[in-house]
Amino acid sequence: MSDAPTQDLAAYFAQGDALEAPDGACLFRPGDEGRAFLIVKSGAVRVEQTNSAGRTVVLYRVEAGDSCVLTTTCLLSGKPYSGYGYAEGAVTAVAISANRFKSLLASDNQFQELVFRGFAARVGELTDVIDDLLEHRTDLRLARWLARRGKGQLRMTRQELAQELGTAREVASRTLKSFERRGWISISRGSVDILKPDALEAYGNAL
Amino acid sequence: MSDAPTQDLAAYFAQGDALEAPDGACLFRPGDEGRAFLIVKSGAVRVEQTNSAGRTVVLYRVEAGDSCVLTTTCLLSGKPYSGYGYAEGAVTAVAISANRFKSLLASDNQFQELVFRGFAARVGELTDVIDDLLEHRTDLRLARWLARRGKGQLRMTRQELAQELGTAREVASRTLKSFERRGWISISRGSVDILKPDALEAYGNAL
DNA sequence: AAAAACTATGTGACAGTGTCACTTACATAG
DNA sequence: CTATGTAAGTGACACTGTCACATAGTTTTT
Repeated sequence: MSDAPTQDLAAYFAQGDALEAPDGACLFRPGDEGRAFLIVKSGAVRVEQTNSAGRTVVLYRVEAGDSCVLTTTCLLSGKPYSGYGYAEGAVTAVAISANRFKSLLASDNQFQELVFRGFAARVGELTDVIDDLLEHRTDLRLARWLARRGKGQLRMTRQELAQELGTAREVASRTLKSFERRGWISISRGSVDILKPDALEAYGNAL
Repeated sequence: MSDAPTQDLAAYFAQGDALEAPDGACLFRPGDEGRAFLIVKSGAVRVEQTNSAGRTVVLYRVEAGDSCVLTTTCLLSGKPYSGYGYAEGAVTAVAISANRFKSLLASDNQFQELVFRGFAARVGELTDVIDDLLEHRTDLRLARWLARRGKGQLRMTRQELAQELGTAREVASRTLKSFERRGWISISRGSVDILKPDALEAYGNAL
């Protein structure tokens, strides 16, 4: 994925309009039309899906150099977005209009490759989310999620953590508490300190 | 989707090798390498995902004229398949080798469009599955699923029905029973007869 | 045709999730 | 220092997913 030389991207940055968004800004929401193809230059975009009942799950993050499948899907199918996109950190991106997108896609093989690679990577992440949602043991899912972050402090609320996994705040709360009792993490208002990622990893993958 | 003239496809049928599979055959399984791009000519391919615990959900079906994202993703990323593909009905398909796929993609805009359209459609289906899995009320999900089929008899076991939704056989069993008590369906070994799709629809979308 | 061997279903118990309706703690703007 | 809003904890409870079997249709074998 990251073997895409960032220099190559520079050529496309010139093809579109610069776009900036502050931390936390909403870049798109369900119902919006996909108007432009987005390539992220800095910061990240957190893409979430919320179902009719209001339950939310994080699908993936679009980091610098990546593009967003949902956006591409919307451009290609003409359907509106089905999820939300929020800026994480100050985001700078390049927006390439639908028309230019289509002509680049038809003429530039390298651009095509860029788009496809992004597509393939995201589809993989979507199937990972499905895999994870099929597992109903939230404690195992949370343990694995925390283990993946590795040792260190996470500044996020229980609510945000719950949304990463597509579960409820109360459940995240209870589960974190049980992990703290075991000494694997230390929690306080608005933050979780991961102390023993290995223990969490082992717990998350236990039979 | 179906506005893709099937005549256009005929041109690509000549580019690859014919492939046939009987009803129920397994076309690919997790770990297999994506060796060729597949376009389905007749029959359908049911694509499923099974997580480590063995719980399975149907991701989507690839019908005549469609291609499979998982396959495309594998070809493009070089990673093995993450799901299963089974023939539903006698399947005939055309397999286009990875090399020819890449050269067609680079040279033929219409082929590109075909691939992209397939991609966009499947991604939409994947996000639908995620949407559905976020809803934990299995009775509502099952009601909606049945309502979508419309009136008529379905020849499938509880186990198969459960896998469509990514739930357990016992749960599907119980829930079907409760629908039968309400007179919405009639069940027997290996089949479900949908009597009142409207009632199921209403129940499935109730607050 | 009767027995054996499958395959599909039904059941009751139980742990664990998700939801509700509040309560309790922090944090910060006046 | 109080008010006001945001974050987190709680106990009760319905519902799912799982287990361990009990049953009941189907096919194969003798």
